[in-house]
Amino acid sequence: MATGREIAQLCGVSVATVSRVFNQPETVGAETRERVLRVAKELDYRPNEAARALSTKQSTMIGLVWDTDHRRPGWRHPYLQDLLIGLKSALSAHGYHLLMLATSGDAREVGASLADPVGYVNMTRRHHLGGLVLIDSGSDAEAFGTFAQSGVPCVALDVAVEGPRATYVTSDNAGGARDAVAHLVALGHERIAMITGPQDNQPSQARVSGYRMGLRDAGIPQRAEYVESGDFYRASGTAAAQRLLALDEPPTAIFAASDEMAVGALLAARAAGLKVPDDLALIGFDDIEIASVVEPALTTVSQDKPGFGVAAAKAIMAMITGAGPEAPLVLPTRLVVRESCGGA
Amino acid sequence: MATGREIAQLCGVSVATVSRVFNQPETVGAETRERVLRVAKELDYRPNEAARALSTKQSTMIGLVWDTDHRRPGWRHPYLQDLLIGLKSALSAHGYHLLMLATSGDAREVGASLADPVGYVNMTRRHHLGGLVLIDSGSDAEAFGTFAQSGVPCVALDVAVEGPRATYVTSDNAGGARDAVAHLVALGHERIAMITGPQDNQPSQARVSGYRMGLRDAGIPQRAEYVESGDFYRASGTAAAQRLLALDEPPTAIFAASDEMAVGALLAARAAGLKVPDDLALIGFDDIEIASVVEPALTTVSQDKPGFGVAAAKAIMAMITGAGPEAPLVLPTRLVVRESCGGA
DNA sequence: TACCGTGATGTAACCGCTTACGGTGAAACG
DNA sequence: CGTTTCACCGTAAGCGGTTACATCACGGTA
Repeated sequence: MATGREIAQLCGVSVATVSRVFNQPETVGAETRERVLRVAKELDYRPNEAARALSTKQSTMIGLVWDTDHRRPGWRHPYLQDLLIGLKSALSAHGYHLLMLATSGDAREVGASLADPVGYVNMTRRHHLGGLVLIDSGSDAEAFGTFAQSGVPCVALDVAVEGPRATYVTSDNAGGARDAVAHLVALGHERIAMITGPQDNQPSQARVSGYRMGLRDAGIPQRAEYVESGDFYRASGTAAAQRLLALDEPPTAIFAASDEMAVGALLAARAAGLKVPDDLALIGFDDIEIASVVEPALTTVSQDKPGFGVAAAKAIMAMITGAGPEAPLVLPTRLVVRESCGGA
Repeated sequence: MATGREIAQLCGVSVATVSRVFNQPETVGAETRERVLRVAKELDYRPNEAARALSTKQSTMIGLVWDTDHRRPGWRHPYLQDLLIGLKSALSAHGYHLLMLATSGDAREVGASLADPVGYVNMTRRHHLGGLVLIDSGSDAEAFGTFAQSGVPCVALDVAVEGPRATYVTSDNAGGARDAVAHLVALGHERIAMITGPQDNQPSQARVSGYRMGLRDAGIPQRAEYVESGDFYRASGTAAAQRLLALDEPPTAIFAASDEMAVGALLAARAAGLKVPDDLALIGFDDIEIASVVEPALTTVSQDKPGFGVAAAKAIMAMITGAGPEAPLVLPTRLVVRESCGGA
């Protein structure tokens, strides 16, 4: 590995000049600049990031905090891949890398999931990270609060946080849910039930309130027995649907807070001998891959998956370059009409 | 941020001693060691990783090379999330982090996918990465070769590479395919067709040879017209299945090299008015989530998804700690029998 | 001609940690 | 009692950059 010093010697200049060529080119004479650049290329020079970080007290990395929630072992983020794609590409444009933080070595105790937010914050300092991106793994609101308050720039996904240099990005969950209900209403439904996600999950809460708004918009009275709670998993969707279908006056349409649960509900309906969408309309949320494969294909509320990553990257970069915390970003959702509600 | 120097002063020792307390504890007197440790804790001391890396010429990060293939824009890795979970946890156990490398800033030209393997290698040197993990994004065999030859420790996933310090991990694709065929044979099928993945994709190639082995095992003659090629996408599965079903003597069973294509084939069968599994048996590969949701649920060859990550981490760590390249790792597969082949 | 501002470059301190090497004192040895 | 051994610890030289400050040459100005 060629070092700046070597280049300096070959060019007959000082290391300071070499450094300036790369960081403040305009302060260097055109001729020497070219010379340095040429030699650097010949030697395939690459600045040592560790040295640079040590000196400048900042790196070109931002940390990714993503733990699988030990309380929901089987849980998978519905669109992690797309999110990462967006995040990575947006970050790359600024020359930044994504560091997937390991929980501090000694935190591999039982249920270490986000057990030690402080550990991550320390990692941030140790590595001079520019900031943190927090991926929601179900219900980490409390833990995320610690991050947000720590003072390091951070942006959370799908969890509302606030702090001196923190913000978050989320979908317009309420709006999406409202649209879903409106769609159902437009198709003539009045007995519309909902299967919620975990109580402490913010997107789920927003979807519930969107559901209520939708009913209110249509002047449909709300019924407590039409709101069943699930946990985003498929099985809970099945169970909730069974309870709903067993009501004296069962709903004619069900809006599930996740596609997984909608699929679960679909199974329940099928088991109950009901035809979807004829006997029961079904609508989900997320637009995961499965949604387009089940029979009938699921009408659902689609989120801008790579958009999450891109928005997060932008927010982080903005904070790094000095700006204060941005206002929370709310991504638009889009209703994808397929077959599970009929009315094509 | 407290520094080693501060601790040294407070303890009345030299910085060297402080450093030794953390790196070679046994060379420090018990009493001073305790003292240093105590003060370090009080000050919430965290060693500066940049300084450490600069000095030792090695970091505790390993790079992740994962590009979305521009030739297959919609392509998604079938189980990236599980893979990352395994990778991250296994790496964490060694105190290592995963750095998702951005393509070198200027490589965001059109089709920058893995366009510049050298760029990644340079990143490796700039950051003193311990090694690289290469995730196959469809067919990067050539590019991966460059990495493997570069001398940095690297382990590829699902792509065979060889180099001074390179190895790879993959599933027993041939074995899994063979099992799938055997399963079909056991159910009485003789006219067994296959839908392959891309020609240049190694796992696909192995699955094809496994398919052939399976037929040979059963003494069933191979028919060229029974091998249709796809690209792992669903649509190609549909198309291939249509061609197969249009044959004078159509197959009674189809083995697809991916679940996506199997689902595609399922759609084709459905469109053709064929009942699965009664009129046509279907079997896939990967065991992605969709497999268990389609109707009928897909019998498929399951891979040890987190196992990939764990194996990769182990291989990397082994190479970092001096050992030469490990022998390629082949993970066992498991046939998951569901409904698409009947014979429950 | 003396003076000054300015652009280009060099000097050197510093970032925080690791480690080869050397020094010290006490215990062990002859 | 002199000498060796060894455990323990300090000294100081890096690692490879960045950057405040000093220097110097030069053209413009009074």
